[in-house]
Amino acid sequence: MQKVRTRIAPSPTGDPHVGTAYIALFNRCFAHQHGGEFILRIEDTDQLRSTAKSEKDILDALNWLGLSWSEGPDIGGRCAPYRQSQRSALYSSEILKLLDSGHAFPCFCTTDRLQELRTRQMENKISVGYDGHCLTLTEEQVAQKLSSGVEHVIRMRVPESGDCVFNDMLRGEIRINWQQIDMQVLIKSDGLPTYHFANVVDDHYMEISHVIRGEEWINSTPKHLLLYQYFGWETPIYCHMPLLRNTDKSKLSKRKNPTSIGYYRDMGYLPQAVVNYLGMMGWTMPDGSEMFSVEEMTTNFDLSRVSLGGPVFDIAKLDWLNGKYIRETLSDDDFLQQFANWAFRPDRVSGVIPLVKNRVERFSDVVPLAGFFLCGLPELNETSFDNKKVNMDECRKILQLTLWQLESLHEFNRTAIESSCVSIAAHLGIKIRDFLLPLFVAISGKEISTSVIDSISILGLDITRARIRHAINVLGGISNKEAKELEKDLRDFAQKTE
RNA sequence: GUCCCCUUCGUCUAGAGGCCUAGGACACCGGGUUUUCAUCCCGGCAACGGGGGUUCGAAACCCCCAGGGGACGCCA
Repeated sequence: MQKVRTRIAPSPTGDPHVGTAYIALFNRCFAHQHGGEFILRIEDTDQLRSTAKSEKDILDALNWLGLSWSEGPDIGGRCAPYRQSQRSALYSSEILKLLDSGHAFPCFCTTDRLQELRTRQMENKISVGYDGHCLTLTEEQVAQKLSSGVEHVIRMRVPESGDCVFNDMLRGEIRINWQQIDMQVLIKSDGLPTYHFANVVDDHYMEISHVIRGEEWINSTPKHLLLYQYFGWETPIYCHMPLLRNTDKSKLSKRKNPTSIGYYRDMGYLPQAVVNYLGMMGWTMPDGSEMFSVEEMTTNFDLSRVSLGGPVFDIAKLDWLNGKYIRETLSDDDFLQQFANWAFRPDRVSGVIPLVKNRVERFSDVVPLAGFFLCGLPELNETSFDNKKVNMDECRKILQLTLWQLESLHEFNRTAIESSCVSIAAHLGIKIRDFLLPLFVAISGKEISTSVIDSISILGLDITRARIRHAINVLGGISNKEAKELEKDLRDFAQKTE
């Protein structure tokens, strides 16, 4: 049997997600258990959304959890580079092979035409996909369009009938009719590959033997297998893991749950506990023990023992486990040191001190004033929000709109936060001072504290989101109907400010 | 709408035809320890989605139904 090589291939387009860590954990355990290698590849072919910061955050988060890799963009390796944006020459040469063999073809259709096509297909209740329009062009027409530089993409051909049958390590045989498979775009008009193309090319050249990924990929597996077949490459073995879920069973999302690994770090969870908890999602130790390290999990790992029901990510059980780790695995010295490292992170403290120094007369004033920087969720009840200036409905509205606005910021800093608040306040016709009242309470638990804008920028989006959401819940929550109205409001507002 | 995947206590799960009167853990409820609280200990509540088969025997195997989820982008 060939050497086992697995990978995690995150896209640096947002916060480091617990789902990424979850899949990384299982890939790593499987590879190491078989004496193989686990590698990290960055899939940054989406130029618009990929950022260097997100990449760094993802690497930091995986390292924090102890999910180290043996090859990756930060440490190199024999299949370097490990960042897709640095591999475009490879994709360009590989696509020529498919173009030459006729397995791929240029497509000149506009986004508008495709959108209209999709709408029509939905209305006619038939399966949605490209209609092959550009396959009807003659060679001359294609050559003419190409030479005159008409913007185009490259799509793959797909069999018109029959089934694609493949084997999933956990689910057995899966059969999907080719008619369900779209003529996937392989190269975008910006010349960069799509996920499907880059992923297959890289997995091949990086000698990935087992593709362990989320269930959401099952339906696109036929596209990937077809590419392997077109290239004449050996296919990896596929394993589709269940998806982590919200309490309502939908796919885990940040709207409903804290999904950023940074949140768990900032809330003071131990990385061992978080990764242990992820290991309990869909998997158990053979002896049923619930407290185990990545090493113990690796030793006892058996991918076929993964259960397929989508596990609900239940923070109550994580809390219990984390408490157990603190009580049972940390000496007093460990506790002191780790708590101090957590509480006095240099990047954070340097922001807090200037806010606090001018407002205290004794050191003993510091904790009452700024203790909220170290708290999880402040203790709140409805009366916390009582004041003469803004009523409870307005409070909820302010909090929700601010949260959405903060989530849409490209850079999470003081200036950006301030201008968000100022503009929403103006939009609502509320004086900025009154507007900030509910935010003060949501963030600090009090009406009087250090500047709320600075506090938000220091606490970061993960903790801010949790606190604002907590405050909204205390105020009775927001119904779907209200949320829709507010979203509309936000859109109108966004248009006005553009 | 089309296709795909899934289904054991509220939640995470054990379960590979008889060890199942379905086990463990979290949560919850009760009791004990503790000057309080927490920890810790003891106890309790609570599930095989429904219907058909196969079999001497089904939570487990097969079929149908229902429910849940996912995919259907020049995102990944």
